[in-house]
Amino acid sequence: MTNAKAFAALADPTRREVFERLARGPSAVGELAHGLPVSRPAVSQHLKVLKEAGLVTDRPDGTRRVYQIDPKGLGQIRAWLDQFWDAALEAFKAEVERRDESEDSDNGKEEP
Amino acid sequence: MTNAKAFAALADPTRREVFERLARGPSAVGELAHGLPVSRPAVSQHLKVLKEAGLVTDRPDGTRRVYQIDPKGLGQIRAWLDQFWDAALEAFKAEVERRDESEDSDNGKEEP
DNA sequence: CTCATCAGTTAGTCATGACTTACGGTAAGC
DNA sequence: GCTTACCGTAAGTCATGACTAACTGATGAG
Repeated sequence: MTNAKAFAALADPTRREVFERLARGPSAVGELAHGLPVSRPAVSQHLKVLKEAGLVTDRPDGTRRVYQIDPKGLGQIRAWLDQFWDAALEAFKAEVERRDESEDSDNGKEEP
Repeated sequence: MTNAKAFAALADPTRREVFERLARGPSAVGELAHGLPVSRPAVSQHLKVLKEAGLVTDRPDGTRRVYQIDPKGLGQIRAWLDQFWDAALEAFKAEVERRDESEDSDNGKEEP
């Protein structure tokens, strides 16, 4: 699936940090590298991964290159999560009820 | 923060597969391993990671151990994404408008 | 044209983690 | 009691990827 790249991209702490900074506004590579504990080429490589995951877009500006968040990749992850959200809540509720029944036969009563 | 473990956990394809299967209903370790291209201990290790990430819970059932989805970790990721969702859409809209203005001033001609 | 600045790419190193095999531990059945 | 089934853990191997240093490429100013 396409969300594989997005999850793999956001799994790295440095990449999440870059992503969070871009969420506060568009920025160039040098700006991002300044303030991060890694070199500029490292940031450039991270941005490449984020771009291929559909999480950011880039636009040339003279010799600089401005990056910003792309809602596309973000939306894919949200859709994937929402797919399980309802099922997860339902299963969890069923489990709680099952435990209540188990304690019912095991103990005797639960609180009103 | 805490969502770091959840993202790292869902970054692995095998772990996502396990998670998706658990979304279709609770299951034991052996059941999950049967049908996956990895060994049973591998599934056990994956479940440990998912559990530490707050994505699944386990409950003993005789000699078996039944796992199911825990909404907690899922909710953390959703909250983290929603934090950037509005900002991302707004920034993206602003960028589109900026490009429109730029193309407006320069006629719409492209290179051959 | 020349120089300086900004960014992407390559080569190479090093740590992390995904996997298998082998082992130990516990609950149910004979 | 012994045996079987199921699961977690330890040790060890191997691939992936995050990083730096050095190089190449493109744009702007003088």
